[in-house]
Amino acid sequence: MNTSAGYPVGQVAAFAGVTVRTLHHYDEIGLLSPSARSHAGHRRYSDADLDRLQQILFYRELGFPLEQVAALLDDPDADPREHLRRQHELLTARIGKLTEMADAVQRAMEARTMGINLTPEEKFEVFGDYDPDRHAEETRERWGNTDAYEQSQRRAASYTKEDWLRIKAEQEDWGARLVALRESGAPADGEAAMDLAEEHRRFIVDHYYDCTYEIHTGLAEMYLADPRFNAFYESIAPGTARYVHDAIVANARRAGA
Amino acid sequence: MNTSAGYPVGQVAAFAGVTVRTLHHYDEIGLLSPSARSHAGHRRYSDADLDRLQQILFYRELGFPLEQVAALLDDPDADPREHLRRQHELLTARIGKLTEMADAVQRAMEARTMGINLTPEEKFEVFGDYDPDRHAEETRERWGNTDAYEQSQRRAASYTKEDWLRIKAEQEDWGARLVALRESGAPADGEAAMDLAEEHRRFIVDHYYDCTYEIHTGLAEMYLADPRFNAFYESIAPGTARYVHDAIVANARRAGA
DNA sequence: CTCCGGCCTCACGCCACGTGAGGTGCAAGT
DNA sequence: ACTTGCACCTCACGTGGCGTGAGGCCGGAG
Repeated sequence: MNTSAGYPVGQVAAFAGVTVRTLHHYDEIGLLSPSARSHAGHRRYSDADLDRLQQILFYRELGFPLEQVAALLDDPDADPREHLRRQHELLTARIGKLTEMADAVQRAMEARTMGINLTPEEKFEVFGDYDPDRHAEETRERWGNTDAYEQSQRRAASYTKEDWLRIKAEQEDWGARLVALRESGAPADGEAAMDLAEEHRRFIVDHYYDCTYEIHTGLAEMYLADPRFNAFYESIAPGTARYVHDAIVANARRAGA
Repeated sequence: MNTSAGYPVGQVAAFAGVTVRTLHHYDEIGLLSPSARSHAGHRRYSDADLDRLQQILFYRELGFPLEQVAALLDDPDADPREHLRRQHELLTARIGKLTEMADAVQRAMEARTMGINLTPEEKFEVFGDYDPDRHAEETRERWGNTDAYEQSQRRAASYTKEDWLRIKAEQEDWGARLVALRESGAPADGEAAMDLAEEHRRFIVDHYYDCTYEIHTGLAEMYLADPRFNAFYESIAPGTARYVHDAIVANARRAGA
């Protein structure tokens, strides 16, 4: 009765979202050899083969070279739960990294809006793929005392454009109104301050990216925590960073409720 | 004074966390040609070059082929905010995909703990890289009526191992105690039910992965929403899925407060 | 009986680099 | 003055993970 045992290669490819060639390749290198062949020499994949393929594609997606994938899957003292556990860890780690990158992009965007120049190291903070301590120390040690390094350390990055200046003007106008409001004695969680915070958010949305209230409060935290941004606001007038922070938080709360 | 203009290739490589060869390659293919050369023919990268490199690595990290990266970066009517906006979108999209994968792994782990067999399509739900509708329909249309497909549709996946059976026994013991508790009339948010929920969580932690309270409540939701898991619990006794859900939620609340 | 769709096996091509091999320029130590 | 050493240079071939035909086999439908 059960004349057909196992799935043919095309079907497996369709299931897994890969090409037939890929399956051939995995067979060639011995990573996934179908457990049987039909009379005509056609590959027949069993359910167990499909499971293995699923694992393979998973590790591949996370950037493992196929050779290592084979080593992982053929490890005799690694049972299914070992793999699931590891996969879960890898995924959360990966998500964490991407979230960090997203945060770094946020900071980069903010740096641009405010005209803060980043040092070369800061520019690549996004990619935390090297050991941070060792790298930072070593780099400073190796390059920290050369002329090129010292002299270009805080050089202007020359983002000079046309509408860039227009945006900056807008930004400064907002800053001026902020200072005026604060000097008038208006509270940070008052109507006017919240409106100004909302205007700030809209400003970002219009010119840069889709800044949600959640992201906006994240930025507010950064204005307090990150020395660069903190210094920027404090340079306007002492206490401004805190004031802006509170206004943004209040505004987000208003929008959320 | 300023005799040294620009960073040498080794320094740039160290900053960016790439090899010198990579920078040479980008120069060869015209993706990133340093804006100057020293007297001795050495590459000198300007700050603007570093910015471009940062962008390149960003898009590369997200899987773009270098040719497309060049196209994106050289696009004349794409200003900085365009890129930042796009990068932000790409990142959040990617994070979303990974989160989905993590969820799918959760389900796979749960399926294993309960001995539910997945159909071939279900096994690859993790990788949402094909158009779901078109794919699902088309696959069924093309393969749905072949013998191989029908007959192996719900075949046992033969996970038969030794300690796998032991775990299953543990699991069944837990199930029995759950049913007994519920029949005794104990409330789902009572002490005993919560203890049983906690035991369930510990069980997962010990045998599978680090299941936090947050994840655990996520699983509880799934027990209600996903037909497969729902059916599993309901097959024990009607209302069990809900009972388990409530117990887990109550337990998480207890732990959280 | 032919046609067609899916399968097969070579075998070469491609991208994004890795990895030497062999040579240059400069600065520091002997 | 001379070697040592380091960072840089330019070929140029190798590698991983497939893509992309070329040419042929096989079983069912028209």
